[in-house]
Amino acid sequence: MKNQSVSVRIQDVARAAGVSVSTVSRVLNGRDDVAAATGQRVRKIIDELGYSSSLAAKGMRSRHNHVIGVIIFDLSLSFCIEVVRGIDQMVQAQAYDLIVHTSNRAKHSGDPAWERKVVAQLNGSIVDGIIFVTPATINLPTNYPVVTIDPSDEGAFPSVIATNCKGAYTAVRYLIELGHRRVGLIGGSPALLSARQRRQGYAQAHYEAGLPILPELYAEGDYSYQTALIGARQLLSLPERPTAIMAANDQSAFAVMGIANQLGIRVPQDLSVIGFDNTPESAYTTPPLTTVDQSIVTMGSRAAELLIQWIEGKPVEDRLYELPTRLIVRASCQAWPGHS
Amino acid sequence: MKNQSVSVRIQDVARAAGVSVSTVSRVLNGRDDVAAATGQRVRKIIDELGYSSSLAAKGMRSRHNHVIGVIIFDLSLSFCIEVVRGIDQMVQAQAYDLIVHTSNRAKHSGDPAWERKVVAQLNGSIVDGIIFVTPATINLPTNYPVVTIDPSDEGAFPSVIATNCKGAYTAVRYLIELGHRRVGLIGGSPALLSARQRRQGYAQAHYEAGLPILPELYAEGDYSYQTALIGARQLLSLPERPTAIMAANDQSAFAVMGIANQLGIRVPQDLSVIGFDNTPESAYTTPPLTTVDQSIVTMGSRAAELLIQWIEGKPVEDRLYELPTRLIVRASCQAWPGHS
DNA sequence: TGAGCTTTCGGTATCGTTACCGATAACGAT
DNA sequence: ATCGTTATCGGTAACGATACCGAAAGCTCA
Repeated sequence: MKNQSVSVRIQDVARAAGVSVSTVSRVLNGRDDVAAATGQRVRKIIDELGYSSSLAAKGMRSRHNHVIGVIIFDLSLSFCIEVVRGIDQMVQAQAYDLIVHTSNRAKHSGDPAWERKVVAQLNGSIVDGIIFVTPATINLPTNYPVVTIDPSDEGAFPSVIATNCKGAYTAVRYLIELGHRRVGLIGGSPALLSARQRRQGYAQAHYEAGLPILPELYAEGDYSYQTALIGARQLLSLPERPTAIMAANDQSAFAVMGIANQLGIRVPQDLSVIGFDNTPESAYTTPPLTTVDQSIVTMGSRAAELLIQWIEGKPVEDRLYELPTRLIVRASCQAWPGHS
Repeated sequence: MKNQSVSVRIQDVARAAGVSVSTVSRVLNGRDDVAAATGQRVRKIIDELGYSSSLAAKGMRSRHNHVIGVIIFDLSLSFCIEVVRGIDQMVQAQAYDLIVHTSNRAKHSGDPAWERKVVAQLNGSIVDGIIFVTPATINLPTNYPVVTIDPSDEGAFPSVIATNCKGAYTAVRYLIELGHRRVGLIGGSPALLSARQRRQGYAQAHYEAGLPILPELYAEGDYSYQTALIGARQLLSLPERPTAIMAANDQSAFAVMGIANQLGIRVPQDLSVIGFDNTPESAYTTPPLTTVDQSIVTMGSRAAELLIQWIEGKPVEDRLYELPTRLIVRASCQAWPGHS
């Protein structure tokens, strides 16, 4: 009664099968130096006992668990969720397992080395590589397999990002071509490269069309619905309100449509709204949202693909891997008949 | 150059601080038998090196990591995401860390012992307890801290679930009181207790009102948008179509509204739609969705709370922990003027 | 028949950490 | 001055798995 561990250990399997732990280990890892009959017997016991080797012990010794880790800071952003979904797809396809780690925000707040600590916690022992989905400057030794998504800066790691500038540019040009001259922008947090790029695209379209950029038409957000509500109310309460609003992401666009609805402003007749992301919901709002597709899921898959490549020894360049964006025209924008 | 481990080990900290690994371990775990000066010195080194102890090694020895695990099968269901969000909240509040594990579906398919295997992988060594968010019969030794959410059956574990039957009953009675006599149902997978309970509530409301239950008004779904599209099209293409549809979850209700829109059926004038979940999006569809609130986030928090209780030695009963539901009346339902 | 090779397996060291035991020094009390 | 007590630390053995080495048995071939 000394050993009342709830889980079965390799030792128990070995005893039950009448072989050594080494042999069980060999069976587990599919080595070919096991007699067929022995292998079968061991496998049968494994199934009967519902045994599976402990990730921790296995990883500590072998440093290869076929598991990749995802560090995520904010589970409430649907962007993050979609990314994880994409990662999951690739991971499943490549027969890896996935571990998503939400680190204690309070515990790490203000710690400049938190990324290194998180990596140390999971490194080698549990996961073979890590994808960061978090708006933070990553500060790490560069020789450990790490890929970032939608980073805060162009850094020393492979990063997956969309062609944000171009996407926003296309969207705003589309609005301008529809005749809009007062185009509002609800931006994302400037801490994120993607938000800065999208604002740049907005500016570039204005610049090319010879239109001024009006500071009162900009509201800073953070890609969240809540914050965008505030920005939307602000822009739509302006004495001379914008005829179109480009939201930095779909979530923000939904907020704009919600506020417009509240204020009795009709979309698209009185206000054109354009989003960014092409989240699944965007097709089913009323009216369906015109938006810039950046296939977030693909970003996740791509990141996972790069990481697995790296893990398996193939070289991966430290640079921005850009994924294309494209304008999805639905029904939330309309030509502006005014002084065009 | 023999030891080119990327991460710092406790040994490195010990050497740098001029103490033994035991002492560093004591500092790490906040023991009081360390001199103040030594503690400070060690802590400084730890910060400088960005050291954090490996979850795997630590857990293997001490069997208490302050980490809880969540096993999730399908990341594409927003229900699951919301649950995880709730778990995360509680976990953060109690200063635990969270690990979400998506196990390889292909690898486990058809394995009757997969839950035991997953637990074995994570058990003790990495996490202190596990929350299952997966529609599966859980088959486990009962002495390991496990809580399930929205289980397939009332089993031998603490499980968190909503008052589904009552919620669905209330919703359908509301429709009947509005004058509807042909109420369609897009159900969830019968493998889930919640889906069976909701269908039961639907039946009960009909029974109490003396209305027959028409088999052609039932379409089986699985809580997913995609599948619900099929069911919705089926119900709305009926020669004598329902005047109201109760969807087993919001996601399915969105599908109904989408199809109705496609077919030129106006909601709520021509068709009342009611959902279940009260997901954030449901308030912002057009029209805003009338639905049954089951505060999924709270379900997650409650599950985490129970699990942590269990882990910390307080007793937790093996039973269904029911969370209340309530009808949220918005604008997707209307009185049916017909032969009432 | 024996040398040499292959197949199959067991024993031992080890991964990074904590638990446990015991050693040392400092200090107060008698 | 001696002893007991306390504060502080180091050494060693695990945790559960895999890597590596080498042993035993079976086979081939001269």
